[in-house]
Amino acid sequence: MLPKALIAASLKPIMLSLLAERDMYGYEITQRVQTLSEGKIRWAASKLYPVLHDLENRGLVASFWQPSESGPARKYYRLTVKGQGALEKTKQDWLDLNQILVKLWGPDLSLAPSM
Amino acid sequence: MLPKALIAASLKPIMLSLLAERDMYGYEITQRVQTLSEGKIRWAASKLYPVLHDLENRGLVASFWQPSESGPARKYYRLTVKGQGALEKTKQDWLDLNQILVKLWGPDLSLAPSM
DNA sequence: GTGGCTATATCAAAGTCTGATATAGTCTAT
DNA sequence: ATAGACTATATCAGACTTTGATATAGCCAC
Repeated sequence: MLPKALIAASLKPIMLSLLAERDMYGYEITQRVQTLSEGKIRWAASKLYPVLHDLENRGLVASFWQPSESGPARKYYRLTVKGQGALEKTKQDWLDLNQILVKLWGPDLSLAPSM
Repeated sequence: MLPKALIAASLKPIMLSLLAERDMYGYEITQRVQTLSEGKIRWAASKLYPVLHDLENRGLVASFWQPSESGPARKYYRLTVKGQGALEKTKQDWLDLNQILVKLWGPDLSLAPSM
């Protein structure tokens, strides 16, 4: 597991990025982020839903219910145009911070995918 | 200014990195991080000192007073061997998170220094 | 009809953060 | 001599944020 502060900092960037790929429902998001991070990040429901509701209140995502073939109904979230803008802003903030860390750690900390 | 969550996440990594370069006193650290980040990060005294004291309590830094030629005495902080270990751990956490973001954003977000 | 999984949601208690404030030494200008 | 600006460390109460526990409920297998 990553430290709390890193998980908090990456919450919105990752959530917006996942929704940029496709519409997803809450529970699906928690599973996906766990797989994607190889268990390094886990989002409990009590962390996820307040953020989703906040994003919705701010117009960055829209939601709609959809029945499931196997289980309770699902509430899907879709990134709005405004949300796409917020994602770009978020990416830029992350790059700004990485530039600061590069000054301290050098460029060896490549963001290129590992082999 | 970077968002609060990113500033919080980078606080300890940056602080340990600065102290790895050389011994510094609190006020100097606040000035240095502001310059280094081109104003994107500002640490108020009320943010800085609780963290420094916590790092000291956990044995990651040691402190000693030194008179100043021009002003009040300064309390210098020095990274301990244990603190160097913590810095390495912190760097690795950051890289782990960057790897996750690379999966979402692609490798174009190079960490190489800008021209 | 119990247990496990899926699925959304809330809340109170715990934990964290930070603007305001206190203290104090040096320097410059008046 | 003293007011204002800057340097320097430090604390704290009130504000803010986080999260484990809990509630509700549908589906499936035994």
